[in-house]
Amino acid sequence: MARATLKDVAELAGVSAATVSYVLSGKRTISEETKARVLEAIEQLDYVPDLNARGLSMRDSKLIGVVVPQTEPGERLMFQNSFYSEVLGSIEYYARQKGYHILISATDANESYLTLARQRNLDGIIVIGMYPDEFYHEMKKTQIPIVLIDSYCNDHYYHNIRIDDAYGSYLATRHLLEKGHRDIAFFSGQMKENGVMKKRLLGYQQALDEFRVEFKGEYVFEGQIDYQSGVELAGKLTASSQGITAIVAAADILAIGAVKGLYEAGKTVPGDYSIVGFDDLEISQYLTPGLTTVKQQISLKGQKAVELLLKHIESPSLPKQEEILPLELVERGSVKKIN
Amino acid sequence: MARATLKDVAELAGVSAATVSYVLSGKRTISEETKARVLEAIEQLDYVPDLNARGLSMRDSKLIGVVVPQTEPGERLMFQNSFYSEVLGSIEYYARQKGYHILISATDANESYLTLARQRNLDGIIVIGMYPDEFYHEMKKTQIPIVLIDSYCNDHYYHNIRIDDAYGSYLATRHLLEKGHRDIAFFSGQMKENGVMKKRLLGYQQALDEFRVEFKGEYVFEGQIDYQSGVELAGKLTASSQGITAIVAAADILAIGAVKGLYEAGKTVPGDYSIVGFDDLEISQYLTPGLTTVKQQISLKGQKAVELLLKHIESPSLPKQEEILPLELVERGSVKKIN
DNA sequence: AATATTGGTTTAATCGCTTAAACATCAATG
DNA sequence: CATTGATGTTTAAGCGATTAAACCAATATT
Repeated sequence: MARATLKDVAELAGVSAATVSYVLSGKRTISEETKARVLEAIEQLDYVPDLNARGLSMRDSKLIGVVVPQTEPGERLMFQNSFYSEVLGSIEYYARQKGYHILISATDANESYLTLARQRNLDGIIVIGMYPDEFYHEMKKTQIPIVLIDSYCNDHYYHNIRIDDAYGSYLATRHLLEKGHRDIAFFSGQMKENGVMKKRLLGYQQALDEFRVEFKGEYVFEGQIDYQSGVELAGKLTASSQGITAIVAAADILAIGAVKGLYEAGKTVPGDYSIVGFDDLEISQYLTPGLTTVKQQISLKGQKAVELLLKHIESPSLPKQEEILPLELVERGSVKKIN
Repeated sequence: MARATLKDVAELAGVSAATVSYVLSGKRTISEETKARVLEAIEQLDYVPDLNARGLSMRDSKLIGVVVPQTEPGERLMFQNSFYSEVLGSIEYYARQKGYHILISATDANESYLTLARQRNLDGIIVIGMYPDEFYHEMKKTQIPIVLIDSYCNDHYYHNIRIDDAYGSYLATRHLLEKGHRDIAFFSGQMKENGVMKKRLLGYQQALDEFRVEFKGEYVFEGQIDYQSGVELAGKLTASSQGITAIVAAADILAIGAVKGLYEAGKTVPGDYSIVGFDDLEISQYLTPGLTTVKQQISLKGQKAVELLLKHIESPSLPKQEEILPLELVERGSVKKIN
């Protein structure tokens, strides 16, 4: 026995298919009597409307696409990074509340995601992370409402949900300065023009400025945003030994690697080096000592993105919005006060 | 200018819609000449077929549902657990290679996932984790091909992808025994009938048996599978101080919490206690010391699940399959040899 | 009394695609 | 030379919904 269709329900209730549809959508007045009969039939047949068919006729899909970066072609590192998972979870949750489902795709080839968007008639897309310019160009063509998370793309076609990255590392750096540190290294991922890392460096510099501490180029260590890179940068730092007493890491995962690297070089945290991270990954609280870090409300990002996207879907003329979410410093055990 | 449809292509190429469809599907022979003209038109209009419409008529969806457990209603913890993210990533990847997209839903109310499955005409479902009996009963009704990952549900309707949990903890325990430990505690999550935790306890007992070490009920510490629980169980253990020298944790996250708990009680790993985990989370290698643990190939689980599911979709008469994936012990720094 | 309005329901077209069946051509067959 | 067979293409009927427009009673209006 195959799934019941609208027609089956109509037959059983002794009405036309249209009537059933109207009962379900409430777009026309239906007598209480027939309404009851239809609902009864729906119940009996355990009828569930086919969203595909509905979409075909309504020209929508109740489907939201989510694009996450694919670090390496063939690899799916982003899924291992709890940051992405947490945003995803949040998006899924809030979208579902509103009757939307999410279609995740981690594609490196932009083209392929574009195709997906059209094949599936996506009602909207949430793009997490930063991509090459070309990507934004292509995506724009789809005419699908799009919300960017954590992107500094300033094309006014897109809505934006971000944090103030510069302010975040400003907070981290200021915290160390207040604890008496003056020789503070900055660990970062690859600096791209207009990228997140660059912004975070900026905040670091601003804090130094404020405390009238000279910015030194050799205090900046650039690597990748991963654990191994943190280990390596820490190795470089201890080797160069310039009297540095603290580190601002532009990402928790870098900080975590750095702790290990320092440990390998016989140094301890916060004994020899104080360190502040950025992101507040779930792991960070589990370390010993706990990592002092800049916390962002990751799941709030997902929630806001969904809200904004749905608002746009409902009123397509919505002007570009940009929402900057709050940050806060979480003190744990990785920072020590010095004289 | 809206998206081009089959009809548009047909018009431009001067043929009927059916012809275009046949060119695309290759289900009828079409002369090279018209084929060329159609392809040219497709190119020009940048035509992409609408999968919804296609699905409506073909009675499929090229959509695979993935069910992940929702720890608490309203919470979405599973997404924060890197185990799930890694499996998800892998499923998405392999499904996409075969032209399928994945629809993730983390619902606690089984009913709601069932509805989703029917609304969207899912071609198949992959269920990760263990659920109440009732859930499997309901799911079966959908008649949709289903592959279970990490479930001991033995209803022969379902395919299964698992590891040998008992063997895993056997490996962990044997390793400690070989290193000279005889008083080994077992930290576990909640033991449910026929659940994963119970199986892991079994392996622990088997290893003890093999080494003719008496099993002691008071060496078993039961809690939840989360960090906090690990901390607490470690607290209990140190308080009871029964000469225990090692711990087998039935999950890495428990082990990680335990390390913290021991540290808080003034004990070190592996100095005072040796510890072996289970899962090999990404975090586990980043700890200091690294966690010795039982590694499973998480992404292989996703891959196998997709392969099996698609095989079933293609030949619906496929008898129930069960695949047990390999495990291996990864030695890091959390175990010390004793006399 | 004739007409307009309203509430409730059905008819039929449509969304974009697939596919069985019908239909042309043209070459090969008996 | 009529017939059969390939080959290539079109016609038209779905798939499961929505919805504008038509329809029918019954009631309200003038």
